[in-house]
Amino acid sequence: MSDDERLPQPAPAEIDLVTVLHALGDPVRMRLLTSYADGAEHSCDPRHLGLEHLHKSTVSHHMRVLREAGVTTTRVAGRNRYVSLRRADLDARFPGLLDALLAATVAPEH
Amino acid sequence: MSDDERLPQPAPAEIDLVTVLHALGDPVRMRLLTSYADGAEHSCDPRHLGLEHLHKSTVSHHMRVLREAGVTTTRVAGRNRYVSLRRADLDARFPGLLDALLAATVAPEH
DNA sequence: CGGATTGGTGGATGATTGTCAAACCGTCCC
DNA sequence: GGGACGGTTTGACAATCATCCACCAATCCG
Repeated sequence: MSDDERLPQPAPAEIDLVTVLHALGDPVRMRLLTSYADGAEHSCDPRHLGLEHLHKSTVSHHMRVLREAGVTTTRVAGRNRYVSLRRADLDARFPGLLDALLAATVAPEH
Repeated sequence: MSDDERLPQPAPAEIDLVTVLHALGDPVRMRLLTSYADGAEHSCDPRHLGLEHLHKSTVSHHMRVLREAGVTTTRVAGRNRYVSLRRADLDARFPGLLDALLAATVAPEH
């Protein structure tokens, strides 16, 4: 599985904070982030992500934004793509940021 | 000075994470955030903020976005407006987020 | 092979956004 | 009163963006 290809993504040092924030400043992509928070790999099927109301090409677009911002990585295996969080890279570059973000999303008090 | 008026801003419980991230997903507004990180009040003059290249109405627009997202508060005193971070409100609602963001902006290694 | 599955590409469209310029508004002060 | 000062509002414009749709590409399987 380590010889699978990965879709283009920025090197760890190239991950830009403003770009990451811009990527996460969207409800759909924030939703994806919380789905990826378990650290597991996820397919791209909108139905597996609570995004049934969105066209698959729209979801594809959002996943590209996340990947190009350096938030996620995509492994290609056959006709499937497995998306997962770049937690180590993000934690190294922006210590505490991911934890704070994920903690904030599960405090929906209002 | 405590009887000065404040420009409209969301209540602490109404501050939305995605809205905050969207507000900070812009280089100019992120620059403003770092300027406000000292906790002090700042005037709106672009020349005091390293934004000499921007029109004052543009800066005014960015400050409005930050305020309406709940990131900053603006006190009106005579013909001056004093902008400052809503650090307590943000820390209460999104613990660790502001610290992580500000720490990340001062690690420009590459 | 041929069909089904998984997902991406490209175009179109309407909405949002960043910027500037000009006009405006309240306040301070001469 | 009448400038000058600090900032906001409005309008315009180009760029970006989120979304859908139709089509395409690669892979797997019978």
